[in-house]
Amino acid sequence: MSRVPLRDFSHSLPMALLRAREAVMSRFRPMLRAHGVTEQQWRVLRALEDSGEIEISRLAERSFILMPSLSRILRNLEGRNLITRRAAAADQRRALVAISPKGLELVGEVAPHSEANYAAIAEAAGEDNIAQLYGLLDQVTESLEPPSED
Amino acid sequence: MSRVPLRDFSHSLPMALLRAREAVMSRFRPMLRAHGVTEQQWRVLRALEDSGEIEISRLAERSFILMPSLSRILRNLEGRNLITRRAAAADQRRALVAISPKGLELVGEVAPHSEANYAAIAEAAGEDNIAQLYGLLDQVTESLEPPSED
DNA sequence: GCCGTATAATTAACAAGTTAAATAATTCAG
DNA sequence: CTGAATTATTTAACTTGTTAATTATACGGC
Repeated sequence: MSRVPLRDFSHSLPMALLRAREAVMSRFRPMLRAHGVTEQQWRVLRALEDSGEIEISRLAERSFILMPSLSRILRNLEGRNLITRRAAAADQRRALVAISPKGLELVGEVAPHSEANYAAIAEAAGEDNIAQLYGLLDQVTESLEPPSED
Repeated sequence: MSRVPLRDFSHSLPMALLRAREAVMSRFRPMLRAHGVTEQQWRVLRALEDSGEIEISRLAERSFILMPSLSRILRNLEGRNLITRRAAAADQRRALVAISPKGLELVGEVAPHSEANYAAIAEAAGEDNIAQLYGLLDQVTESLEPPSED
């Protein structure tokens, strides 16, 4: 009588999300790799281009990368002169990072390919399916996130 | 003239999928951790319970873990006697793994918590939203996966 | 000004993701 | 039957994810 020992393995939500993400990212990674950046490094550069100079903590929120990972990524990007960093004048604990001219150049090279990929994905999956998926993802994500403190 | 330099950073599909997955998994990880298994180790044990003795390659497909990662995970699980492994009689290259009694015991302990979490998630997000999300994810994933060879 | 506490960022330690290379067993052409 | 090509798995090397601990600076009360 309605045993359901464990949710059928192939139908767990985390797995479905993982598979979908992988289906999308597998179309991006080779291209990013060809330009010498990882998925996460690309996320950071894009976020920096978007935000301008920004505190590392805020960058972590925006790029959805945890601080320890971000710390390593920034070390790497700084070493390649793709970003710059300085301490905030008012508070020496805070670090401000920004994308460098060289970083902007890289983004400029990669962006067209990225856009082309997005377009191909949108066509393959259907614009409205994608739009609907965004909406549903946002809704579910929001309903699961702990009630924000403020 | 319709600049659209790059898709608004906060609205990329990979990010939305990542955020949603994180929203779900953050409700599981502490519980799994308390029982001494990682998310991926749990996936493997669940898959093994589901499949019975199985070839490693097939397990990789089912659990959606790449072979190099799976190789390490199985070494760990075997070291803890949560699984058993043997070479296939017909083909010595192939390895067969199965969940052990101790592994089954662990699954038995964790499963109720896992189910409770799923129930809580389904309630928080809405059963039909979840169902709709599944459908959409499957659809989009399928449409993006490279046309299967056969 | 000094001390305890809070905050920003990094480091540490281990597990896993990703790509390429290496190992080992099997298959198949000749 | 032998050796080249194939297949299954592991190892290597590097990057990132995850949790906890550490470092360095700032703040608040006294």
